[in-house]
Amino acid sequence: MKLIIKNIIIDALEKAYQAKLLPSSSFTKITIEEPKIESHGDFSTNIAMTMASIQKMAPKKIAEAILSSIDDPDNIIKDTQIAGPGFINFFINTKAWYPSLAKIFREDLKFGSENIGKGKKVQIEFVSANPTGPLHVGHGRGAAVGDAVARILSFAGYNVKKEYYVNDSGRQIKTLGTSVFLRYKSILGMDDPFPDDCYQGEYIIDIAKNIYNDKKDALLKTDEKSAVFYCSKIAAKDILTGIKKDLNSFDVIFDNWFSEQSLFDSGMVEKTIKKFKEQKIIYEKDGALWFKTTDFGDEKDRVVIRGNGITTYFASDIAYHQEKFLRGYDEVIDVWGADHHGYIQRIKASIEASGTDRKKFHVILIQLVNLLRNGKQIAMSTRSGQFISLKDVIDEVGKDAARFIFLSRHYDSPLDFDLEIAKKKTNDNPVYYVQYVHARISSILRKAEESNPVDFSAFDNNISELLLNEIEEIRLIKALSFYPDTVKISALQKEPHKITFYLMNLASLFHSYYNKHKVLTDNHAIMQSRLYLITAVLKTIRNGLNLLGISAPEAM
RNA sequence: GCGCCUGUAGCUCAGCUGGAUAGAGCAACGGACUUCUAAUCCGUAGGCCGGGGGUUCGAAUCCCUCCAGGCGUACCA
Repeated sequence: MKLIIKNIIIDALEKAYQAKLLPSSSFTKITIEEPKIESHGDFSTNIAMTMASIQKMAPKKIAEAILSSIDDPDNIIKDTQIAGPGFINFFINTKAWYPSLAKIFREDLKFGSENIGKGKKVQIEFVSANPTGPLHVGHGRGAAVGDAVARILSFAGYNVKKEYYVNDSGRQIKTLGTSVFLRYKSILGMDDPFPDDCYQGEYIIDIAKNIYNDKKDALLKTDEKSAVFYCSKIAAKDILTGIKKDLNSFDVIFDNWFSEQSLFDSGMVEKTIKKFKEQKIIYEKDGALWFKTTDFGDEKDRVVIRGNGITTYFASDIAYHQEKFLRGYDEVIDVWGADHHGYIQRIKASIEASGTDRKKFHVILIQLVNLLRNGKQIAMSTRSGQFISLKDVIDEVGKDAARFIFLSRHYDSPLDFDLEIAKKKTNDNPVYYVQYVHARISSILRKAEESNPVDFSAFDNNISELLLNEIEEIRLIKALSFYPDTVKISALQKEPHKITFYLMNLASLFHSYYNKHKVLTDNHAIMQSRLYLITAVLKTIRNGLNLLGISAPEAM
C-alpha cells in the first residue's frame, strides 16, 4: 500500500513537471510515513517540504501542484489534504485495504517474509557460556535474543546457522577439574581445604559423586594431574549436557557446538599466530607475544602468548573468528554480555588484519539482567554457587513468559526480571495478553464451525465482497498490513523487540474490537467477513510469536 | 582519566534512523461480565523527553558540552 502511494506520487511529480507546474525535474527522495494521529490520514509525505529549496517554491504551492497532477485509476485514495507546514495527507478507501488481507491468506505461514536476505550466509553465535556451571538468567536473555534474531533473519531470507562456542580449554576448565577432584577426595574422607577460587556450587559435588560411583577410589591411584584432567573432562561434558538440556527446554537449538580445544588440535591457533607474525603485526615484548591491535583502532596492544608460553583466551578467539570466515559466512554475528564490550575492538582488529571487511562482523551487546522477586533483587554469583539458574526460572514462570520478557526490551537497556510479575496473568505480563488473542480467535472459530463450516472461498475470487467498515476493523487491517515492514526493520536492525511491540499493539487493537463488535452474528455475510478478518489476525499473531519462539495456544 | 551503554509520566519501557498535539502497560480514580473466554474493554488524571548550547522549515531523535547512573579499562575468561 505504501508502495502504491509512493508510485502515485512519483507519477504526479513527473506529470506536474511536464505541465510546468514545477520548475525543476530534480526530486528529493520520497518518504511515506504513517501519521500517529488518525486525523492526519492513513499516509503522509513530507515531499513538498523537502523539495522547497530545490523547487524554489513554498511547500504548500508544491503540494498543490502535486495534488492537482495525481492520477488514481484504481480509486485507492478517498481524500487528500495539505496540512501543517506542508504535509500531504492521504486517506485510503476502505476497500483498498482489503487486498492486504488476501495476502495473509495467500502467504499464510510465510506472511511477513520479504526475502531481504537473498540467501546470504549468516552465522550467529550466542550463549557460549563456559561449561563450568549451569546457565543463569543473563544467559537466558542472550539465548532468547540470539535465537529470535536467528529466527527473524531466517524468515527474512538469510541462510542462518546458530553456533555455541564451547570454552573447553584453558584455566577455568582446569579450575573446574580441581574443584571436582577436591570434592571427590572429600567423599573418600580426604578433606583438603577447598579454595575460594574453586567452584562452590552443589552441582560440583553431584559430579564428584558420579565419578566416585563410577571409579570408586581409582583416581587416587593415578597421579594428581591426570586425575584433575579426567575430572575436568567428565565435569565439562556433564555440565554441557545440562546446558544443552536447559536450552532445549527453552526451545533454543544450535546447529553447531564449536570446541575451543579443536582450534588447538587442528593447529588453527598456531597457524594464525604464524600468519600474523609474517604480517609483522605480532611482536615480542617482555617475553610475551603481542598483537598490534592499535594498528586497527584499538587503544592498546594485546597479549596473545604470555611470558609463561601459554596462549591467552584472545589467541583462540582470534583463531576462532578467522575460522568462522573461512567457513564462508557473509556475515558473522556475536551476541555478548555488555561487560565484554571492551573486547569488540580487538576482535575487529584481528578480522581486519586478515583482510576481511570488518563490517561483516557484528556484535550484539546485551545489557545485564537483574533478577528480582517482588521488586527485591536476588543476589547472584556463579562462583559462590548461590544463584537461581535459567532452568529454575523456566520451571517457575514458563518458557513463553521468560522469552517474552527477555524480548520485550531493547537489548541496549538493562532488564529487571521480576519472577513474581513473570507469573502474573494480567497486563503486567503481556505475554498472556498476546497469546490470549490467539486463544480467543481459536475459540470463536471453533464455535463458528459448530453451526456452519467456515468458508472463505467467496473472498478468494472477489475480495471486495468483504463487509468490513467499522473503524476498529480498518485499524486492524492497517496494522496487519504493516506486519511485513515490521519484520523487515526488525531483521535489518537485528532488533527482535520490534516484533514484540508490534504484537502487543495488534493484540490491543484486537481486544478492543472484540469487546465492541460481535463476530458471530445473525447476518451471515458480515459474520463471514469478520471471521475472515480475525483469521488473518490469528495467522499474523501466530507468525509473530513464532519468530520470538513463543507458542500460540488455541485455548487458555 | 579514557572507552561503551543508559537517562522520556510516580514505576517499567516504546518512539519506526529528523516530522504535525511525545505514546503503551503498571500504579491512582471512575465505569463495563444472564453476552464469541473479564488472562478483556472504555474513560479520567499524569511530561521543561537529565541540563545548556548548536545544525534547519521542523529535534526526544543529528552535533558539541556539562551532570547523573551502569559496565569495561589484565601476560582473567
